[in-house]
Amino acid sequence: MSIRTLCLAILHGGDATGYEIKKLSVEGKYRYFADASFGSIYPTLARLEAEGLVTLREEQQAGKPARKIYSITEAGRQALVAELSELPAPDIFRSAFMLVAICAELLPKRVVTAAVDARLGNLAAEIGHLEEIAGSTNDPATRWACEYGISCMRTSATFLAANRARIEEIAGTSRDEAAPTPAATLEMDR
Amino acid sequence: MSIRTLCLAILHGGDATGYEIKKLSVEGKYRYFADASFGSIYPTLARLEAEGLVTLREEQQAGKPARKIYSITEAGRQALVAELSELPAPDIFRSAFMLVAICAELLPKRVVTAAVDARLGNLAAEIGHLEEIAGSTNDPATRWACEYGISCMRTSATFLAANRARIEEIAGTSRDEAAPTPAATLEMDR
DNA sequence: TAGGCCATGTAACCGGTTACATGATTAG
DNA sequence: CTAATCATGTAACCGGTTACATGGCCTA
Repeated sequence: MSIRTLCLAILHGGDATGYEIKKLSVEGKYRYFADASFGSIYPTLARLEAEGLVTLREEQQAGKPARKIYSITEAGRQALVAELSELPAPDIFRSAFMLVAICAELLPKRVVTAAVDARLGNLAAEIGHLEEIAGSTNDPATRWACEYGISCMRTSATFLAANRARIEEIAGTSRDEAAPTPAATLEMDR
Repeated sequence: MSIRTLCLAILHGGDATGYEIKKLSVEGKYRYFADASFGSIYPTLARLEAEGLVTLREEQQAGKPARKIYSITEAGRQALVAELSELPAPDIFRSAFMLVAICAELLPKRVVTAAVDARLGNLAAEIGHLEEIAGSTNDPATRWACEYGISCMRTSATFLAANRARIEEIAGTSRDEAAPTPAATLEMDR
């Protein structure tokens, strides 16, 4: 999912400045598509404007740079529809946690425990976040997407809570801790 | 998750050539971490070897380039543990499908239907794949990870099957296909 | 008074992909 | 006869991040 499509989709949801687009893509309901930085958003917006897919109006502000408020044009909406109409690329799930799990046998138990706790915390935060969005929107499509996400994450958290002992046990069984390998030996190279 | 860590993790699971590492990271149980191409794997392996984190032995073959079989060293294992011991970065979920769902109101029904079908197909394939891995491994950590994934994907597929009508309906209600798109309703809740 | 929020933008860098180059063997 | 599989590697490219530059206002 390119920053380009992301910007068009957000702008379809309503006018916004580059600054606001970044917030929405990092914190808001659009964060499941690509997280954008200023360094990618501002140039993209400029290009989109040059192509006539968005327009902007400026709002002067004392002291700060003028707010550039972007709106999607009809051509922009068409471009968005065209991009969304292609069969969506398969979803991507990248999990550092899963790698820890698969390599559990190699790790001390406390590392696995910390990873499980962190993941459980992330899931809880994410669920709370989605519930908040779902509760404050009128858009049925957004609510549908939130419910979908909540359903998946609840299952994930439930599985983790119910099965964490098993993976922690696998970590526990490795020759670890007790061995005289105190962190020092780890950082010798480089 | 860098290619570097991925290579180390795969090599911890057993010796492999660059070619095999690629297959494992695209098709095998390691595909949830990063998908690597030859252009990234071969240079990474060379660097790892220069740093002493892996060793290689060559196997001559008639006609083909010699197989370079890499093995992780004790230093490599330590580097891997060090990297895994840092609190894992939060999981990443990027869904083109979800963007289609959120923008459903903009799209003709058949596009949403096709997207749902494709996703359901992907989920079924993925579940089948994980079941196969789970059934053919002796490693309890791998089995645990597979069960986790299967549990999550089953929920996902179940939700989709049960709720697809709702999102397809939202698409259906839009002025679709040939209609000369009137100015969109200026509804912007976020 | 330090730090975070608002608000824009540029430039250097980098990790990774794509396309290329080579070529024998096997399956359809 | 074609396409895929095996098997290595390089070079150009590119999308995106990080760090930088600027600066006023508000809160702890």
